[in-house]
Amino acid sequence: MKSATIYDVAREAGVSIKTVSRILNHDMTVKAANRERVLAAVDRLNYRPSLSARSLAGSRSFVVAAFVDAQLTIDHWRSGRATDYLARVQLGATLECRKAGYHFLLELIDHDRASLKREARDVLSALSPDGVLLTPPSCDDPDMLELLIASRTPFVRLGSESEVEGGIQLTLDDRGGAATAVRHLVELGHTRIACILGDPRYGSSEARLAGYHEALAEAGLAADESLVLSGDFTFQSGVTATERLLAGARPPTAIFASSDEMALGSLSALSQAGLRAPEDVSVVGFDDSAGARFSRPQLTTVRQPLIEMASEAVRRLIQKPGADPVAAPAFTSELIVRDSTAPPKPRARRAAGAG
Amino acid sequence: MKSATIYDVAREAGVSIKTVSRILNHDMTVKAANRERVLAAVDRLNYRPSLSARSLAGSRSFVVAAFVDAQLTIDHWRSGRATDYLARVQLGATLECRKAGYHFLLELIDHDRASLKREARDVLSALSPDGVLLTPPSCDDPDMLELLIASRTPFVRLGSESEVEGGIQLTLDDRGGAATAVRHLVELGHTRIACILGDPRYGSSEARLAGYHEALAEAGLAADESLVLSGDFTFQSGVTATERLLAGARPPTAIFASSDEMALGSLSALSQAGLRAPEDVSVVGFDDSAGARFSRPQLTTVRQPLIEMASEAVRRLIQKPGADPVAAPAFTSELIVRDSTAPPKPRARRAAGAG
DNA sequence: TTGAAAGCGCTAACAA
DNA sequence: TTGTTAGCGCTTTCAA
Repeated sequence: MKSATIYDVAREAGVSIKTVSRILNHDMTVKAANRERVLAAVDRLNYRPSLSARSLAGSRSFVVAAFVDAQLTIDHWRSGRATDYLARVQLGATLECRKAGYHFLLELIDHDRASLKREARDVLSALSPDGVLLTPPSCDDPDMLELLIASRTPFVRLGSESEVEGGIQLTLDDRGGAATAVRHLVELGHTRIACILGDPRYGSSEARLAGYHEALAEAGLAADESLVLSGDFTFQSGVTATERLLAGARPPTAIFASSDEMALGSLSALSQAGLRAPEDVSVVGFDDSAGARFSRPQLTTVRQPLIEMASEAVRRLIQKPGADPVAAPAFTSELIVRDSTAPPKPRARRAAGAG
Repeated sequence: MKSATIYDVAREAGVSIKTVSRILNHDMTVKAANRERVLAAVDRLNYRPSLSARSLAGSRSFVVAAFVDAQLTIDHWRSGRATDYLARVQLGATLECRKAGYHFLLELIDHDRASLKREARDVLSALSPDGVLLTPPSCDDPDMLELLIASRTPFVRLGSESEVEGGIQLTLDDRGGAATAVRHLVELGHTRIACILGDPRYGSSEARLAGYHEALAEAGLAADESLVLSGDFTFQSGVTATERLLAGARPPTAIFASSDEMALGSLSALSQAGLRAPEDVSVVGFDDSAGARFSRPQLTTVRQPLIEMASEAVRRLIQKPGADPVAAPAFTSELIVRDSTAPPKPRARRAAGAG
């Protein structure tokens, strides 16, 4: 049972293939009567145009690809670390593609300097996707951007606000989200608030630090650089930074971690040290990953509207060049208050004897 | 900068396009000297054959698709419930495809009777994938199987051991895994072991129940049907079943839940009732989802080698028809012992005062 | 071992 | 408003 072709439909409807093609492409210059008959024939034959044929003959491939860091993605998938960043991007992108008759493809690209360009180029020329979705850290890779621009492939960068020519930018509100998180701690009454930084290779790390400083400044709190520690988004780096913090002369009463994983690390280090969250130290994360809902205490964290942003990204990518460019809706981060934050104790004592 | 075509390469290498084509397709009947020159030209021009052209002209599309239940997948992705079943399948399939120059596509198919056939057929005729990967519950859907067989698309069913003509079957060891889990409880000394069933629409539910009975029989323990409760894989159903169990005349000292989510529900209901796991009641789950590692206590559970099975599935799908069919490697489930299981208390008392 | 020519199923000018 | 005719970049007979 071979699939029907456009010729079969044309014959069945008694029109030329061009008329069928017009209807498939929503060309409005077709008589209603013919449209009906073609649509009926399409239905009767279960006809669907072949993607490869359309792609080969025409200027669109009906494919949108996301280029993601291979090593990172493999690690995440394999470790089951409950970070659902990618799942949410996939969801938004897939649904939007489906709506428009497009297909969404997740392409793993090795991000070492030797491979990236080759692999990205391979995908580009093999698939000629109509658009590419870039997430951190790919979205800041100069090689990647150069390649995309050279091949004239539309792309959307889903990332922090670094300026880059070419491509569409959908800005994750990292700075704002971090500021909201820290503001929350300030409002609870904390004055000694630490910050654990993310991987410096990600633009978001810097942006989140900026948000931290912004909220502190707003509250008139002096920035204490001994409370700002480096990290790399991983659980272990959260543990290490927190241990360092606790060993200091005047430990903080609250910690803002630039990722949920690090926040979970903080929680673990705290508990290891005999301290309780939020009674002794409040902790805020960032991402609202699944892990944040499974931890004890459940993590107060910042959620970015990734699903919606990925939808919007795809929408931009596949809109007809003629369409009027709608302004990007404002995507704002949302603070999810759970159980890991509370007012500081009247006089912060460091003790194991809580409870 | 348009991509090079096969003509460009042929010209650059001073041969016909057919020779280039032969080399791309690993046809061995090409003189070494020509091969070298063509390969060099390919390199110089960064040539990659167009997928659409190959697919249109030839008999392969270089695409493998997985057909998954749309509603289920969307729910999982959106809820961030930390079930990484799909991520692991995706990982195995994607990596294997990448190795072979194929592309892996996740297709969401609505599984209500009205849509399934239409949507699946649409994907099939639009993409003509070289193979389709089926997971539960799609892998047992007669409409789906009929369609795949009619369209002569090779497919692999990644599921329980129900017999179906056509297609390749890669069996998840649900029965064996469940038996191992229950055996573990038996070895710890439990004799009153409850079982919470999965969604009856899934073949795996029945298989896991069979494993439960098998282990009980082995140990010479009488099956007490009041200890077997229905469920549907969800957290809430785990809660409900456990409450029912605790309200019974002689509650169990151990619970085998057919999914981690239900096991997590059990844990929650137990704690709600003032009981502790594993001191008062042991709990075993199934799946080794991310949530199992984040719960407190961490869940003892059964892990299926999904990544490896998905790899193997793709390997089968894309192997040349001529290739000798290698026997399926034996995929066995693995018991991951964590903190939610322990020997029963000498004399099981039901009390809230533990601690 | 290689090449020439036909055609896969569509879209895109250009006519009518 | 519709149809005709070329290709798109490959694979596939069939010859050479």
